[in-house]
Amino acid sequence: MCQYAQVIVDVPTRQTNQPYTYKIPAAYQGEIKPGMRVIVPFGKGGRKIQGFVVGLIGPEELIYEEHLLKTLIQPLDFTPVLNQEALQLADWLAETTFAFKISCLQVMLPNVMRASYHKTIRLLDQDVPVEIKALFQKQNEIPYDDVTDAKLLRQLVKLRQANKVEIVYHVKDRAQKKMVTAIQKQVTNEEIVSLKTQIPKNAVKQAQLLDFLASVSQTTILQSEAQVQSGLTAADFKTGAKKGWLKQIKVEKYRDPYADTEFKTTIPKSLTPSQTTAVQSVTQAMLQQQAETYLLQGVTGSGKTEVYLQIIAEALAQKKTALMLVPEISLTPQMVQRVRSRFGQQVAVLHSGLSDGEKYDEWRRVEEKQAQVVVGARSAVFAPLENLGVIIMDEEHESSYKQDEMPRYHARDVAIWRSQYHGCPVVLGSATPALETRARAQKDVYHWLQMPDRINGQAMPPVKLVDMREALKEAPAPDISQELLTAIKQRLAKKEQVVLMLNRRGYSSFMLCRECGFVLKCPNCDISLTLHMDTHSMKCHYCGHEEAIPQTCPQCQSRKIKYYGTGTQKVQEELAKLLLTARVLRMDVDTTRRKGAHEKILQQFGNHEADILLGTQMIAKGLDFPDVTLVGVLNADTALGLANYRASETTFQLLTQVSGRAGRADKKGEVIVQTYNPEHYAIQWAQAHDYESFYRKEMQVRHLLGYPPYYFTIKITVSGNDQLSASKKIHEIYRELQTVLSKDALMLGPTPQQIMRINNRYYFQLVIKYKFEKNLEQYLKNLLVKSQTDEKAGIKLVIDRNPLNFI
DNA sequence: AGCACGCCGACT
DNA sequence: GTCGGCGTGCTC
Repeated sequence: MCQYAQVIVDVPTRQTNQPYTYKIPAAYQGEIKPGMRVIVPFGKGGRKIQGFVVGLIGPEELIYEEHLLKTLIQPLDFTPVLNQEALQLADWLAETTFAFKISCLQVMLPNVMRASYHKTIRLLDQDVPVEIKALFQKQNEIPYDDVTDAKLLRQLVKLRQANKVEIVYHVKDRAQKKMVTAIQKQVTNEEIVSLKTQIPKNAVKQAQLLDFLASVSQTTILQSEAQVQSGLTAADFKTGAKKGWLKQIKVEKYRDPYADTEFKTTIPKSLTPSQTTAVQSVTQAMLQQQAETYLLQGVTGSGKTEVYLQIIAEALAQKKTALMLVPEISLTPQMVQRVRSRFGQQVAVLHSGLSDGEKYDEWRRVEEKQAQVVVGARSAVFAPLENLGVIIMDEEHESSYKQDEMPRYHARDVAIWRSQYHGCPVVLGSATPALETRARAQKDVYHWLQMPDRINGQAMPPVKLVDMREALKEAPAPDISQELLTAIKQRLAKKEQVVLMLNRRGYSSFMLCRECGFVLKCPNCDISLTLHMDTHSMKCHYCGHEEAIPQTCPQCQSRKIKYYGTGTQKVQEELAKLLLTARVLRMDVDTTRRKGAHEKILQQFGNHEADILLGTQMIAKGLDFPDVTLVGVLNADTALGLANYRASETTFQLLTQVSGRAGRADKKGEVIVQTYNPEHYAIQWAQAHDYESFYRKEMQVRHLLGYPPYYFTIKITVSGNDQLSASKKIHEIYRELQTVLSKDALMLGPTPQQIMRINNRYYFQLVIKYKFEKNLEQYLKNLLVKSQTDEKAGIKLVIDRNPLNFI
């Protein structure tokens, strides 16, 4: 029967969110299946683009006249790259996150499977002007991008109409499997004996080769390995192939990012009673194929990782697969090693540090069922595991689980969707669960598993608050109180290590004129420039603008323009002055930009090559250094000042997490927190290590102010090249929403964003708070498709469901 | 992106 | 009355 393909196409600009129907060439009838990538012609120019087949229909289902349909050009895959689950998940993602279907399909695949497009110009007739001939030189086809001259481009357009040149579109699949040579023995050992008598006496290499072949028992061996083992060269094997002794074949090679790392195997540790309960509850659900969600709330050091590992082991024992999600930042070699050393080669690791090729290889190892366990960051939630036994999400409160570009999904929601598809449990682990997660556990939507005690029975380290309003008066340096300095000196004397954290979010050093109050700002964004001592320049963190450090104030010419505020570089200088001999390692976005720099710094610190590790938020996560006995937080509360409804929650989580870094082994730890808001409840309850009290207090606040989890929220952001058009658009949406929404819904705004201008774009936002709105979804879906027409006028619209921050 | 359609101003 | 300017809309 003749079939037609329903294809979601990857149109670079306009997205329709609706499939297009294509004829399937006779040669491919029956070959094309849903989930395959295909190349299709699109638009008047006959340009080729990539698309995904999402369904097949018969002639009776055509709603479009047959002769109007185009024919797809070719499939890009032999077998579907997206299975039925992925296709359904993509539909759900598009619906719930207000995203284009194509972006949902693409997000599930490694980057290299997104085709690259390029155009070439082909010369069809030699009768063209000299300058065009010069352009082509001797070739008759050149890349389109080589033509930059506008005059030549106009000429080419004319020539094209005269059929003297044509534009050829290319779709290139960037997914390249790496192939290597392997050899297969073609002769038996008996034959080798007789062959050896037949070869010339001086053919030493051939004799060696025959001896080697006699010694191998495997049917297939990599030639590179054979060369090492036999001491022969590639040429010798080629001779062998010519003589028919062996066959050379090409086999797929996976680029193993952990090839040189050795892993010691570890055995499961014995569990505490609360760990045992957790493991048993989850494995029971796994056995009965129940799609239940568990909140595993365990304090730092309560042994959550061991629980994860034993649950994964149980999944494997039940011949199922397991998916473990961790925040990107804690996907350190330490973490990977812990999983790898338990499950070895069955583990595939997916994170941003891998090259595109490596990611593709790991993805294929999963797809081809060579790996049963996947450990990875956010996007790994789409790993093509079949027969899932469990999904684990460590540090489930982390904001990096939410993608901040389309599709704006939260990995937690995807994990729960997949668990329902597979009938398997989800484990959400955290010491400081997101408020909505903890609230769902309260309402029995999730099962609540608690691990309140540390494994080694140690108490949480004492946390001391230093009121900087007072302490600043006699502080030895602007960012370091006397109390903290004394504590640091004590540790250094005992050869113990110190971790200092600078909470830098939304706060850094900028240039301020003490004479006239002038602040040096970015010319493109409404934000002050940040001082970078390493490059001796002023940089904008939003658009990358860079300029020289001013010597005099541009406004009043005073020389009293100085930096103000706190940065890790500045603190490092202060430390150097106060502690002449201390070795300080700095870790922030600037020192970790290079690939592998992050790991290197941690390794150096672990090897005691430094006494103090000074860094931003990134040092708070999942690090485990036994000799760290003091953790100092230099400024606990800058995040509280930000106008964001989750400020208290993130501050509490950060402080609790960083406190857990002190005294993990047998040595007693201490935490010192410098703050200007010592009486704030987030800081008070963090000091007391009391999540429950914080949770109750914060829930009250959210209830009072009508924030999540009491309300659903959707944030609409409009940005434009000029302030007026963006403002007009958001007000237009606001007026429309007034007619769409019921009386129970609330709207915040429209307001200009915190930083109204970024990279010369103006941002406005509008937040909708609601409990149930039957018309809202449909309105927003239409708005999304309609909004594309405004993009030509430079107006961009973003719809974000459950945004992680808004004013 | 690229091409057609369509509605206003300067021209044969 | 016609040519062509490019604003607008659509692509199976």
